Amino acid sequence: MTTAPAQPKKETRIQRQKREVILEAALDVFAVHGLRGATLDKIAAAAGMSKPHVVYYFGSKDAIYTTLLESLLELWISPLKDLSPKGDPMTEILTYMRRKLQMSRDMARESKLFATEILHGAPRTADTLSGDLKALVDEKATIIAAWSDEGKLAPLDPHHLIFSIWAMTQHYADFDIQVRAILKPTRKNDVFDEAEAFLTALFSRSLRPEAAE
Amino acid sequence: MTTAPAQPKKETRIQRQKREVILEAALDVFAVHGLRGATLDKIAAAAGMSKPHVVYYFGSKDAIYTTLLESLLELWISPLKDLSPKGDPMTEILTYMRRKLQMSRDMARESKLFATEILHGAPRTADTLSGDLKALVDEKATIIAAWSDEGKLAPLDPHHLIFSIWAMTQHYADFDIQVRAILKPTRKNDVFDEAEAFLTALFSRSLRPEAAE
DNA sequence: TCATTTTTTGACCATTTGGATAGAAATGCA
DNA sequence: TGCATTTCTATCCAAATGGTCAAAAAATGA
Repeated sequence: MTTAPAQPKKETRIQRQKREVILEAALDVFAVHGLRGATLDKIAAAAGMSKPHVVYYFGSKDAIYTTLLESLLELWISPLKDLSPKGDPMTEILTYMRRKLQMSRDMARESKLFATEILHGAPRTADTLSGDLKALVDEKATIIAAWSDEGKLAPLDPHHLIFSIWAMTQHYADFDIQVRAILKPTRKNDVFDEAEAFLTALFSRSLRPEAAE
Repeated sequence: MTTAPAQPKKETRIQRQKREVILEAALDVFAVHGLRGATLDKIAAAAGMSKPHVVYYFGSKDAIYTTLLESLLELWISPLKDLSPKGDPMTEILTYMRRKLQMSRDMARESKLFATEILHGAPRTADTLSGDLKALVDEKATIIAAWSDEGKLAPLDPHHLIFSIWAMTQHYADFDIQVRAILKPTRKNDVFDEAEAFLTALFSRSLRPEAAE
C-alpha cells in the first residue's frame, strides 16, 4: 500500500506531528490566498516538505482545507458557550466581546479563513451554520432577551447584538490592513488595546438599561 | 491592429456598453469566487460572449478586476464625504450609518469584492487606503471629535466609531449567508429592516452625550 | 543483520486556464 | 459597391497546478 495513512486506528506521534506541521503551514497559506489562491506547492514549501509528501498525508488540497475548517470551527465558536445566564448581564456580554476580540488578535489567520469561507458562500460549513451555530445563538439570544425583559439590559435585539459583536471584533482581524493603513503613523497605542477600550465604551453605553423604573 | 481598444480617445457607445456588460458579469463572478476563483470562461459565459471577446475588450482578467475595483472605490467611499460639520451630530452619524447599510443591501456584490480584496492584503488598493481614504477618515474623525469635545456626542474614539459603522453594516452584505442561516425560518421581517432598527438603537444609545453639564 | 513497512521525493501526467493567433463576420464609409 | 476598420470567435498554446507513480531512503522489528 502506498496510500496515505488517512485516519488509521492509531495515529503515531510522528504522523500527528507531520499532519500538524502541514495544517499549520496550510493555515498560513489559506489565510492569505484563500482556497483557490493557495497551491500545494506553496503549502509544501511553507511546511518544508515536498508536494507529494503533503498529498501523502492528506490526499488532496481540499482535504487539508476541510480538515482545517472542521478542526477550528468548534474552537472558533466556543467562547459564546460560556455566556451564562447566572452571571451579571453586562459583565457576561462584555466578557464575551473581549474574548472574541482576543481571538481576533491571537487567531487572525483563523478569522480570515472563516471570513473567506463564508464570504464565498460557506459551501462546506453551511450545515454547521444553520445547525449547531444557529442553535447556540438562539439559546444565548434567549438568555439575553430574558435579561432585557427583566430590565437588566437595554432592549436590543439579541441576535443582532451577537452579530454586531462578531462584526466589530472580527473586523480588526479580517481588515487589519485597512485598519492599520488608516491609523498608521499617528497612533502609538496597540490597535487592539484601543479597540477594546472603544468597544467596551460602545457596548456599555448601549446596553445599560434606562434608569427608569 | 488587432489590439483591444484600451482607452481610446473616443469610446463609442457600443464599446462602452460592451465593457459595461463585461464589468457587470465580472462583478457577479468575482463577488462569488474571488479573483483567483474567477475564470475568464465564467466571466465570458456570464456576459454571454466568447472568451477572446472578453480579452479583446480588457486585455486580461486582471485588467477587468482592477478596472472594477478602481471604478467602484470612489463610489464605495463616497457616503462618508457627506458627513457635514454643519448638521446635527447624531443625525449626521446615523444618516451615514443608514446610507452604508443601504449600500450593503443594494451593493452586496461590491461589498464582497472589497472585502475579499482587503482580506487578501489589498495588494492593489493599499495606496488608496493609506492615501485618499485615510485623509477622508481623518478629516471626518476631526469633525466628530469636535462634536464630542463640545459635548454634543459621547466621547468615543471617532476613528474606531467609523470602523464600527463599516464593520456592522458591511457584515450584513459580506456574511449574509451566515446571518440568514441563523435568522432563517423564524423572522418574517426583512433582515436589513431589522438591522437598521438595531443599529439605530445601538448608536443612538452609545452616542447620546451624558445629560451632565 | 536483513526483511518489511513507512516515509520521502524526483519525475511525470492530465487538466485547467490565461491568453495569443488568424481569420470570419459585421460595420462603416467612400 | 467595394475597401477598411472594427467586432467577434474557433482553435491553439504554454504555464500553472492538482495529483500519480515508482523507487529511494529511513525506520522498524525479528
